[in-house]
Amino acid sequence: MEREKPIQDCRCQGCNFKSIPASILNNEELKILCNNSVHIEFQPGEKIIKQGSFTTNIVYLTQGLAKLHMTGPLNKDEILKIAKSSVFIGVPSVFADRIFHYSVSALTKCEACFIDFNSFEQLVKDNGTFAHELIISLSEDVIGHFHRCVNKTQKNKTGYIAEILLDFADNYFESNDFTLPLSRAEFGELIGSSRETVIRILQEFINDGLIKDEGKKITIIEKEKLEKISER
DNA sequence: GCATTAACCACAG
DNA sequence: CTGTGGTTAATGC
Repeated sequence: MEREKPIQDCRCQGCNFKSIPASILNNEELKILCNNSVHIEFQPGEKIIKQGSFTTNIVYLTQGLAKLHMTGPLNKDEILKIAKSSVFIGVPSVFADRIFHYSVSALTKCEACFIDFNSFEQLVKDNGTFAHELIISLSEDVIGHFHRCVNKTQKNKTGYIAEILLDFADNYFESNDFTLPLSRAEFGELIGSSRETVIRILQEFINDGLIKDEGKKITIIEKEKLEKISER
């Protein structure tokens, strides 16, 4: 027999990182979520999800940055996206065939909730508004992937690297001054290129005075010029 | 043809 | 892990 926690003890209810879909759940529904999930921490580099593994969990990233990466034909890793909390990760894999189609690794210290799929699915079936919000966030995600796909292949490497730097500044760190959470090799995997190309292009940007780079600390100096470059 | 872009390799710190 | 230089192949003008 499952022990019911009193509503005051519901961790999900007071969660400051509640997803937009979860924010519309009522207390009873949040209790279901709470009683069927666990919340755990990950160190940088730790794998949160392994490609190919079977799953009955919906994963929700409450803290940190993580990379979604897929191993392609012969051991070449490709970063599909950098996920920033708070987001669901791997939802399509669970709904489709319960096999994770890509890995997820922590780039910074991360925290994530693992939610039992059956309970989650029940909420989706029972609460149309919740389902609607979930569809919206999944749709935005798909559109983001399509845009990335086109930009990655059509822009030249210089343009795409500029775009990524601006993306970090505007959408991930909300500052022109940030610490890259990636090694040069990972940056290469993110743009579908080699680490050498990344090094050379970043060096060009530094020489042209567009950015400053101390180790992993990036400062964007000439944002307008970088924006111009990112269009090519 | 010649220039540009970027991958691959080797090697050094 | 990061940075450099040389070489090579593809593509564009």
